[in-house]
Amino acid sequence: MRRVLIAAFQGVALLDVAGSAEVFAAAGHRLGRKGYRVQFASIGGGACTTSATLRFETKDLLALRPRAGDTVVVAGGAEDAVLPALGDQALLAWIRGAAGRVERMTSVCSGAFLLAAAGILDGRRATTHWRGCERLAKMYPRVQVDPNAIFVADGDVWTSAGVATGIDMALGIVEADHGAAIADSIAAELVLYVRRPGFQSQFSEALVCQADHSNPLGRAVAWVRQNLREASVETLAKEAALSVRTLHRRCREQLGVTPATLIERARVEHARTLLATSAIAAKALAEQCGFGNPTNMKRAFERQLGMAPRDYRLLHARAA
DNA sequence: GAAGCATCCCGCCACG
DNA sequence: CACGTGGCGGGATGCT
Repeated sequence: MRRVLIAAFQGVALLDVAGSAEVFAAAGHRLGRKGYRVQFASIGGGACTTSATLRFETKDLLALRPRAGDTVVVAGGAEDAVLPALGDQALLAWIRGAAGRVERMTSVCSGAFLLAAAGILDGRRATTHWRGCERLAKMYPRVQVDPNAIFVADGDVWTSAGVATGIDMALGIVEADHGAAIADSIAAELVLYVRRPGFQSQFSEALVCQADHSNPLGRAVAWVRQNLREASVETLAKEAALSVRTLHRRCREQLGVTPATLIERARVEHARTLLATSAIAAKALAEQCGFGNPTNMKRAFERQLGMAPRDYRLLHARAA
């Protein structure tokens, strides 16, 4: 039986801990002896109070010897909770020591900062909450931050984006250990809407955040969403009052995508909403989302979601 | 599916 | 000299 050690601290985000724990626990029930045993731990042990005020018991992390078959999940939380944890040398030392021994090290949300501080993300691809990606990249330049992924697996180190994506990552781990069929059945057991692959983007969240009107790029993003038909790299540059070259740079820095991708994602984003909530025909829908024609829309969907608009609608349309 | 055309991307470099 | 900017070129990608 594999062991899952969930490392927490005071003020940890409840869902960071609960989401992955629930998946591994469900897999444990399903698989029996070959499954997982979940243990919660923190420095010093005892009661841990979460962001949502729920308290839970933890073992003393320092008393737990990391072993070959273990998966360590380092949870995250809001800044005021993570900062003290970042300064906790005992915690960082434990993480560092565990990294060489266990089967895999993982983080949820801002837990990635703890992995990075312990040095185990150096030279690896990783992700964290969209709000923290830029900061993670600045604080730890040796980490290759992917601001778009929901979760990233680089060798035996897995990192996941936001709170709820810990669930997606845990399902990905179960899949790696036991196959897709088991992972799918657990997703069904937990009544998850869809099981999302790691490469699916946290882009819409980033878009919403960047629509901050004090930021020139934010205004441009807002403009794209209002003018899907006219949007192109050139018109966007004009709108943002930037040269094409600089627009390109700003987009990469602040959103992690190129301008053309930004526009395409905004189009797919809007199309998804329409597909799921309306019966508008493909031709008209493609037109009003700025794809021009259904063929281009299909191509964009295949690129971003790995499925055709038609399939997306079948999967997501609700009987109103 | 192929071919020609348009757009985009990004290293490079001159400029302020 | 360091730094941000933006034009250029041509290879890559996407569209018709």
